[in-house]
Amino acid sequence: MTARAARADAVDRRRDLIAATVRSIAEHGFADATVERICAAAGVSRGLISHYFAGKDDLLLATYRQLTDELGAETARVARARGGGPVDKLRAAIEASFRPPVFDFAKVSVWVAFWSEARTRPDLRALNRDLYRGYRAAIARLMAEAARERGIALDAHGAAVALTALIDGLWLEWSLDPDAFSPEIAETVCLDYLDGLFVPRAEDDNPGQEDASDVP
Amino acid sequence: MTARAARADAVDRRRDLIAATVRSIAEHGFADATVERICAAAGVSRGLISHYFAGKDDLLLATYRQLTDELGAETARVARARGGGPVDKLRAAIEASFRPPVFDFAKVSVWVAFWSEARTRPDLRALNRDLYRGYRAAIARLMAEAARERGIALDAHGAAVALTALIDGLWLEWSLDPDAFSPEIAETVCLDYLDGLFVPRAEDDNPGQEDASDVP
DNA sequence: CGCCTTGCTGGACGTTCATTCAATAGGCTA
DNA sequence: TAGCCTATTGAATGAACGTCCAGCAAGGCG
Repeated sequence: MTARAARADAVDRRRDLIAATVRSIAEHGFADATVERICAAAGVSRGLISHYFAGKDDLLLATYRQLTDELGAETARVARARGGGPVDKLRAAIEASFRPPVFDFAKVSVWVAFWSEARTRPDLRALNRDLYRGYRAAIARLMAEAARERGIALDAHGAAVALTALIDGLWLEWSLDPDAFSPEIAETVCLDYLDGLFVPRAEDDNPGQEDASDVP
Repeated sequence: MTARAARADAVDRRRDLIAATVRSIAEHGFADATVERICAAAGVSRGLISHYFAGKDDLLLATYRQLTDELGAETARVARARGGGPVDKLRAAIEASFRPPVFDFAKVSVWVAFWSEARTRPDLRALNRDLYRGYRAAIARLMAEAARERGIALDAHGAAVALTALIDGLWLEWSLDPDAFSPEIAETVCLDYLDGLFVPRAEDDNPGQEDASDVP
């Protein structure tokens, strides 16, 4: 009946299975991304998963790890390529969050699915916590540096929390209703928030926030 | 062995089962919130679910509907009680989002779980879409009104998208790592964002955004 | 050319889950 | 108090899933 899948290199096959996992979760949801469906999407049979992963959980963990690695690498790459000051780097990070290859409907959908799953699965939870603490710390460092440059009082930690949450919230809501707003609006909204932090105010120089350490 | 559950009124028993569903999802996650666990948390036996709901899916839908109803009713109540201008109402909505009874660890966790589930379940998806479109439209109306009062140019739709996403993103990240930031910081960050929209700028009165209709 | 390592297959197995339904018991009415 | 109504129970049922493993075939090496 079905053609037997051609032999493949171990690293290629792993990548195929991870990509198939992303597609399956995005299309059918986390619970209905069964081993059967994932392997069918990868064009191989059910049993092959045991040859490349310890089990389904291991495949899911590897999938999440690839997403986090890709996000981290891409934002670091873009920020480094941009050069310029801290605000330029922050703008680059925002733009990377709403453009390919990071911003992709299937990938964003999988992020949402993993967020939900990470609430109760300890391994995903730990992975997610480390990722976000590092991400927020990096953002906060840039925020503090930018505020120092411009002589503006700013709660760098709070601003980092807000920017991260804003990006994630936009990902979340866009994945649930892509017609509600465009990726361009999402990006603009984040850039405007960033600008608003560093534009001097007319009446008051100190908007009631204090400087804080940038690492929790 | 186990004591037989006392007879209860239909509306009470339904409420108990919904509350038990919230607790079970918050503690064990969506996938592991089985009928067995939910009914045990409610203090009744497995079979009883069929007497009050068409099935597990119906119970889950009812649970989500109660969350949305409670959120809508509470924000409307608080905004009405506050009185004042549109900015005061917006501040009230923000405060309600990070204080009891809406802001509760179990409830926020269930929101996250349902977001993920709503991506692929049509009934939840439609419910969620309607809720958010209405919520964003209401926020956008208040934003537009506030901007008109103060003679400030503002993309009301974009600001509503941003505020909604900011709140949801903070809920999401707080549920995944409650130690990363406090609810007070979350609330402050949202209020600061709101203030930033309406504080006149020093250099430029028009930050490059256009007025837009408040309903998509 | 033929063996042999290894990627690959899919039926079988055990587990878990939602649902069903006949039996049971609590409480209200007559 | 007797009897009926119905909320409640829990064993039975069947479906779906992840994992296992014995066998198959493709490509490389001798």
